[in-house]
Amino acid sequence: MSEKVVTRFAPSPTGFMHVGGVRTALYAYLWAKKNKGTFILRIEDTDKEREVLGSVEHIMECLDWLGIKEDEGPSADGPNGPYIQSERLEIYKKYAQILIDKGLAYPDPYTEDEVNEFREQTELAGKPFLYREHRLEKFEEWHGAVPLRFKVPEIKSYHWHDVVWGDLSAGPEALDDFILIKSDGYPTYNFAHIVDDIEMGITHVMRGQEFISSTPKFLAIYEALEIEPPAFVTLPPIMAPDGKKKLGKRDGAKDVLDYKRDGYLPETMINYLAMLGFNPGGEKEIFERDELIEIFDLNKIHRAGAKWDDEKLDWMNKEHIKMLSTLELEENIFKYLPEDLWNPKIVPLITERISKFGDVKEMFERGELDYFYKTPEYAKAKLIYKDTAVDRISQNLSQSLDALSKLDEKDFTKENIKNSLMQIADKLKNRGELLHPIRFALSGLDKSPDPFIIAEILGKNETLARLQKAI
RNA sequence: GGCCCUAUCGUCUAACGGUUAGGACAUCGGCUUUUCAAGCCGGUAAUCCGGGUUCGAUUCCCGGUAGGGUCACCA
Repeated sequence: MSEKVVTRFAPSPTGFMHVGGVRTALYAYLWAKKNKGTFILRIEDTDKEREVLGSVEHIMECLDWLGIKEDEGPSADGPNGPYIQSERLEIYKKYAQILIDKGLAYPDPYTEDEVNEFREQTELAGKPFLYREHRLEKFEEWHGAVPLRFKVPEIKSYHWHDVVWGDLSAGPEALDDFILIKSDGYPTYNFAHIVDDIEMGITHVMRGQEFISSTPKFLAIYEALEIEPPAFVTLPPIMAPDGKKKLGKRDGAKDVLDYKRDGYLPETMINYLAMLGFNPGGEKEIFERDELIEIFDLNKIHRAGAKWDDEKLDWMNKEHIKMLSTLELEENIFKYLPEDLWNPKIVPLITERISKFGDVKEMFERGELDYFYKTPEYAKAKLIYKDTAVDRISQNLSQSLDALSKLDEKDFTKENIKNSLMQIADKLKNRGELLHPIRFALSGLDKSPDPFIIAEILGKNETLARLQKAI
């Protein structure tokens, strides 16, 4: 195949995007980029009833967040525009006319109710319904107020090749006279996407396996138009984590932007999504964008569906967080914190205990970060130390206070603090009798990061003040 | 129900007919340590069932079972 690769992502604006849609976009994007081809975004808004206002903006925001950048689309003009189907109606009419002229398209003589009646009757008889069995001998001329149907030129089986699934076939019963243009003047998906794919020079069509059974329809249209179909690349479904259903909006599939709000990195989403339905072989599984483009291979796309796993996503996000620079960490973490806590020194402490940046907000809301900017209350002290000798503990704290006050302001580092406190602690039979109270004095918490680091972050004055107060 | 498709640890997966069936997540245990988190080391755990083909099947073929998809003036 020497022609230039052109792929497209063609969502319909019927609500928010979920991970399944994004993965389709990603695969089309990766394949185009790998081949230095073109990735087109096309909006398929031919169903005016299901259309949801704002969906297009939402789709573009998702793709933008993930860095899946289209070469051509509604907001990136190119030679193949317009990129919104409702603005291409004349083009569909032109193709429809070609079919009419060939005698392969005709106006539906029945009302919707009549067709439904046919359908009910045949189903009642236990037979599969085929519209073409009710087709009239002679066609009226089409004036546009009724649906335009495709006339199946030849009742036959279809055999075709799918890049992922291999050789596929379907019997004659899979093909029927289907609607090309609806009575409202908009084309159906079955017709519009083919016209667009032809006009835009699409070479590879990525889409979910729900379209496999309608492939004979597509092939029949290509045949009727005497045009070679593109390569079909059918993607496996993403399954819901519980149960075995395809992950859809009804099964709790989240809005992709929820992952953004929760503080997942776009790099993680791309990495995870790429590996859900594709595997390059080998044992590496953390990949950056450029690496994904490099390794992506249509022959290694899976056929069976894979379940969505939030835990693995969290793990992968941690791995990507580890790859961030100090500056990037600060940006991401401070976004979720009040200005009082914009202290670069607490960043490493937070980083090692989150899997996504939204966790920072929760830590803050649970009060786990209060001690960095508020003097703790020691109300719980009696609860914690009720069985231990309170006198001995305050004695130990006093000793610590003395030792630390001897440290110079500029030497007030975690190493020095540790050294001087450990000298005291080692003399006790139980280090915990000093170290735990210190932690508590500084943080007001039972569980916290290393108290020496906390002391360094608080600084000498605050540290001493808190020890004093605790005593 | 008809048609199409899929099947390896709980989960994601690797193994172009010959491997002690490998890795990752999760889980369990240990180490480290002042607690938590992190980190390091290790353990448990899989070829859906039944027939073939073959010297030899996770791998190829057939059947069963289970699961998915689809049968619209939706995409």
